[in-house]
Amino acid sequence: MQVDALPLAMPHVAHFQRQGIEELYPPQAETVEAGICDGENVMAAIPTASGKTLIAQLAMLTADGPGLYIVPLRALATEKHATFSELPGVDVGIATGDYDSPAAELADHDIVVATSEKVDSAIRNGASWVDDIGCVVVDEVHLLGQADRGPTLEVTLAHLRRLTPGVQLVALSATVANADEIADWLGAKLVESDWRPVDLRTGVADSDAITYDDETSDPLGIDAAELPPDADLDTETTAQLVDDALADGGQSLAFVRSRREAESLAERLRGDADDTSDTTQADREAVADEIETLDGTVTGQRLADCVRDGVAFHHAGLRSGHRALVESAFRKRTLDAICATPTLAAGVNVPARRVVVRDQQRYTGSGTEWLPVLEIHQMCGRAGRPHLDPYGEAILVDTDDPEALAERYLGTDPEAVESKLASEAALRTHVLSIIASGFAETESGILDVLAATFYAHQTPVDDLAGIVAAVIEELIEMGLVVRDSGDNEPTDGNVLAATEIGATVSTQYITPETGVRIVEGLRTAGEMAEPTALTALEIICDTPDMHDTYLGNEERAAIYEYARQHADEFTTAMGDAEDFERWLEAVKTARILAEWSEGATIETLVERYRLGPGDLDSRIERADWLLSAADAVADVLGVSLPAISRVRTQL
DNA sequence: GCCAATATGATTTAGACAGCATGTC
DNA sequence: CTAAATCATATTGGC
Repeated sequence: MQVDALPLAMPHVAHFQRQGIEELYPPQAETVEAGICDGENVMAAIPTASGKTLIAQLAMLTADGPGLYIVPLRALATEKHATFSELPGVDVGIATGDYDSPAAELADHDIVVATSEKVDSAIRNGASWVDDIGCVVVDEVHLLGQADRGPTLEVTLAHLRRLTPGVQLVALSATVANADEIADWLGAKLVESDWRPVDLRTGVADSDAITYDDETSDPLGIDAAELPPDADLDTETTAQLVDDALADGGQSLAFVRSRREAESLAERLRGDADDTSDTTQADREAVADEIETLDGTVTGQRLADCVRDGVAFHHAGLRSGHRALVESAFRKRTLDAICATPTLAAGVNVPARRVVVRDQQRYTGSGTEWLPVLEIHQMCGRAGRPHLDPYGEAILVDTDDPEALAERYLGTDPEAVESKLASEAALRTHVLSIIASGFAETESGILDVLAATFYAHQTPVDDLAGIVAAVIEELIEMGLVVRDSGDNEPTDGNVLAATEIGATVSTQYITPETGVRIVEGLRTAGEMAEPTALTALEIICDTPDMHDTYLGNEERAAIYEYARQHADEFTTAMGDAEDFERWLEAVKTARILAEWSEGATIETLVERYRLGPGDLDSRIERADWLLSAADAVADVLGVSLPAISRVRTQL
């Protein structure tokens, strides 16, 4: 199927042709046959890099009304915003927590790219633009199965379909076992395909050889006797695989389990660096300089040093600026290899000739577990750059038992996507928001709303009745919801309403537990002689919405002492903390933020408290959000805590 | 008795979404 | 309750 045969405006056809797109890829053509240009709901479950973006564009450009493109990550929102903005005559907006384009009202744009939480939030707050949407594209729908964020996505989609009955839905997914079930839920035609624009060879390797799926093999020739005695065989094999690809003119991505190992593998690969052309070396120097300009942290310095030798590491402890520099340098072929934690597999588009997965297990809080097949496949899917590489290669390393590894991950179907909505934590949040935004006011009304979710499609929605009833009782007890009859009879005729606090919790997008913690904290603070910045920070750091900060054993004593010294500034007495260890972690986070607000530099804090620069950034960002939520709650309570706004301006 | 090799024990472990306000020159 | 790799310190062993 030719691009110029599509029902697109001439400038758009010309735009795609300029990009070298004349003929659609087979899966793309299938979505057209499924009616993607005619307003039909379509779900495409196809590999990474097989042209999902064009499918989305076809839908949004031909839809009757503005398009909404939902992504799971802010970095992806930025990336898609840039891509769509290249379309001639198309005005693209972006709506994420950290950035709203001016007038992020959908009505003012042809396309808005937003994160799922941002869309959920807009719906809760009654944004009017929702009614005008002509087409919703959901990227990475398989994330429906994530325990933490999946429920938000399915509830949001359920709301969207209810509020805008005729919208066209387009779902883009990785290959999963039950794509048909998701498509069915969305009333979409399913296009499923393994087709890729670049061939992908997959295989496993031990120190002797790579064994590909097609039963061919390539020798590696690592002589264990020649290695230094402390060398790790898996690591050496990985290094060899990267070096071989490089000798063949291809870039590599290497996936390992932890941040520390990503960094040490990068250091290891630096040693193999060979000479490059002067222009490439100049580019590397330029990128390294930029990295150093961003901050003077040890992590940044180490990264810059690696980049000078043509390798980089990549993980969530890096600041987003550093990550973006690494990604773009790799895309420009300035770098030979990136050693990464699994962040990179699900993030922005960073394809490479060869992908090496050294580690396939991950610590989960209760021992190590095998990574899901889906995740390994996403890493492998990064192999092969269309038009640049003749083929892609994905190699899993295990020097002990490569056959078992091949059996587990290669030629194996990914797991099915299962709804995680039936958890109390997820339902507390969403039941409250349904009540607060007036979508339902009785238990059965709530169940009606939830009947449109993926959970209800997989399981009779009545199965939720018990949990929903329990959750309503909890919300009442928490003071976020009331029954208007006043008697607390849980009969169905009773009308439910959010309290003023409950409504604030919902619009501020904090979890009910966080809301309650803030209310308690503010009440206690109100009785204190002199609440300080630390008081405000302790409140918001001791909530589930602030992420914990690892508290090492050695630090523990110091933080304990700090907590004792500042006991009169805290809203929790040391003996009263329900979970003392967690509370101490919260104190550590609060202390870091307090020092930050007093002018400590990122360089100092990162070394003093042993956290990544990116971790500090994310905590500051969260603190800003939670303090503003606390401000709003304080307003409702009628208490004033000037310390809140004071710290906020200093973050 | 000194230093190094080795054993034992302690420490550490992926990632990252969300608010928002009102008038102003 | 279920792990595994790395790092720090203690212990042993060779000379």
